[in-house]
Amino acid sequence: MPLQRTGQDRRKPRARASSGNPTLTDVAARAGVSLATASRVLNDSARRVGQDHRERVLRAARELNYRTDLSAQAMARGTAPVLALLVSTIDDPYFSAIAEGVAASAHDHGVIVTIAITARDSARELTSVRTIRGQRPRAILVCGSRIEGNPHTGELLAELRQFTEAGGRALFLSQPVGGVGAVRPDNATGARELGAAVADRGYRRAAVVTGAASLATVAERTEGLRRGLASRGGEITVVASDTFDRAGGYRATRRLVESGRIADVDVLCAGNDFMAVGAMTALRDGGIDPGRDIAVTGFNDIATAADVTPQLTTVHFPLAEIGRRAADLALDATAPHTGDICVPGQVLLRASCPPAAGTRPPGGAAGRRP
Amino acid sequence: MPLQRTGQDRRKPRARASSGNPTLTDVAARAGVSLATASRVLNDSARRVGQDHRERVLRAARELNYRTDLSAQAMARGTAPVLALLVSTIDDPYFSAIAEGVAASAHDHGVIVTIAITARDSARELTSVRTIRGQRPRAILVCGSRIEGNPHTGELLAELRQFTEAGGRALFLSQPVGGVGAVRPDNATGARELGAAVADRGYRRAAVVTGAASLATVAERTEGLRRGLASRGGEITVVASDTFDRAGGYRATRRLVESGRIADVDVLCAGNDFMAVGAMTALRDGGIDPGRDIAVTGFNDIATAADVTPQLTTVHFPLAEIGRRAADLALDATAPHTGDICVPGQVLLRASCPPAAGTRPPGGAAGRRP
DNA sequence: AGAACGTGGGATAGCGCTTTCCCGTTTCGG
DNA sequence: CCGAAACGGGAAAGCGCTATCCCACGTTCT
Repeated sequence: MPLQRTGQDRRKPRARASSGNPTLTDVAARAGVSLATASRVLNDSARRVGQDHRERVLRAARELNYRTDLSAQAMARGTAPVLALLVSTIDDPYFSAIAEGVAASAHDHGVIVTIAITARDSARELTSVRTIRGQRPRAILVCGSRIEGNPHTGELLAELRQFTEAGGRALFLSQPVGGVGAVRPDNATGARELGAAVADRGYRRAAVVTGAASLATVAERTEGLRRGLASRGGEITVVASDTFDRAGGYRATRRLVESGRIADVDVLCAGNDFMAVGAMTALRDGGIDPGRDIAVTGFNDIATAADVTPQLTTVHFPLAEIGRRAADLALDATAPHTGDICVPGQVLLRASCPPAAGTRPPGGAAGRRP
Repeated sequence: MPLQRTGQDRRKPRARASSGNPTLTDVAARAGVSLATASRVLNDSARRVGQDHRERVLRAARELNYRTDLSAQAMARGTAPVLALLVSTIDDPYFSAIAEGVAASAHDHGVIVTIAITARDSARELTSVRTIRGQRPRAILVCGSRIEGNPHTGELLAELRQFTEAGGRALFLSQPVGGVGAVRPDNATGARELGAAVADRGYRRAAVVTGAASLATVAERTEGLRRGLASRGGEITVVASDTFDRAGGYRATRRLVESGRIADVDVLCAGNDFMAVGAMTALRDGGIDPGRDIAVTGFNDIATAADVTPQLTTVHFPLAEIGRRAADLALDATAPHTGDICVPGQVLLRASCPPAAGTRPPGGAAGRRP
């Protein structure tokens, strides 16, 4: 009968090329206390620890320059001090302002921020959520306009749902879908108010230069403008562009100018400030002076809006505030938020939309910085 | 004698309010294979696995919608698929452009990005690095001008050094300090070239409106401008402002105008584009027409630079590219980079700096978008 | 034919931490 | 005074993975 090992035999300890970071065990050893005590001190747990021991642990940790391994902590605790933020791109003042607010809140909550760029690609948005979920974050914030008829929406929702069922918090910083909850700029109302304000300045026929109608944000703003102008007897013509950016604004406006249809409108309402800036350039290239020959409006109030000439009339949203609020909501201990919080914007009438010729100037300049 | 438990007794399994996520054990069980096999399949390890087993594992994982717990994986592997980026603020096109590049590279490397905002506060920068280090990331990228005489620099370097000794990669996206290595815009050369270009357009007396001289970036740009102008017989006057932003540019310029010293210069070189925009506003407020009465230049080529009137002359840097390169370098397996890579910029002469009166126009417009 | 391999699979030590148990001391109330 | 409760400390069981061993089978050499 062959010699049978007992199964309780000793293995050679793994030769892990140890990362070289001091561990809690090192700290405990140096302080001459147990692992448990060291842990309790460093996490100021509910369990009280004697003064001597406390100080020795603290000193040992300082001397070793100990840093808790967050992964290990996450494993033991079952949750990581992480908040994940998904944005279309970070290189856009709209998203970076939101990100700034999110980061501020996370910092206050002692939570780390993980950021994922989705590049306005819903497939990538989905894979990002999947990867991120592996981090077992406390919350996932998804930022970026929802898209109507998006084939990945179902899977995204499933992913988010499974996440929340496992105890995480998910929130959209855009149109809410499938009961997930949202905090977002109130595009509809903002646009309506802008439309009304434009009409009050004497404009009646607006060209709405914007992105693809499948973008929920575009749809909301367009409809808002329509209603706002309609409330004063005005009307809109929609000019959709392929992209929702500066170049898109330029191209669409260019077409409008070249086709001569520009003569039919007295105000050009762009889908966002970038498009407005592009539109103004296209107008000038067509020999039309924005702010004089035609009024122009944007949306969002990016920093540039106040720096271009003429200063751009737009709708301001407290984006950082929105980001902060969303993060606060996601990180706070109370019941998960599943409602739809629409944060109001503020119409900023500036030089690009002066009182129309033949209209009594209502007086009052606005928006000059600093 | 009281009944003595043996010490080998059975404990009640911890009643962890389990996070509810399916684990690899669940997958293995459902597939009817061992944990080891499941792991091998899901990580396509070197060890081959039979076709049957492979498929069953894959199917089980799919059915359970299994997501690897990255913390657990990080623990077992000893390293987390994470890259950390520290920026002063994300709500600034300079940093967000860099962040965009970093994120792109990280995505290509299958690595998650963690972002920390330091709010231009070196104390917070330090604590951020300390926290981040707990994540055991593969690399830490520190972005934001170094500050001369900063009291926290020593500790920051110590932290970074310990990190690299433990196998991590650290890189500055600014001036390198203490042998840490850097990838950054070549401010010095860019500024020198800008100074020379300005001089070539016929300007000789420049006011350099910029931030605190203790900011290394400010010092580099100022010195570059000085040398560039000096090479053509020009000279500079430094006007330092408290802040390195739009408002700082406005205030400093305002003082210059009110004191009358503005009459002594023919070009105003701002420390960055924001300051330049603020400066232009201050000039106008003082009845001086930027681009006509005086030339103005900026630095960085933020999007706004091409949208203001007159279009701003500036130095363009491929910021996203810089971010991407830094991340690539930090994530690539080869030897750690400890050198100082200076990425060149490109002078963009635009309308804010036309050929000076009495100078032969060298011809050629530039920088019109799109 | 027997030994030496090659293969694919399973069992199982950790990874660094938290937290539950358990136990010896004190401190009290009755 | 004595039993009960409070207190502070330590041992150790996991958390969900990875990777190392070990083993049971074929295969392929001599």
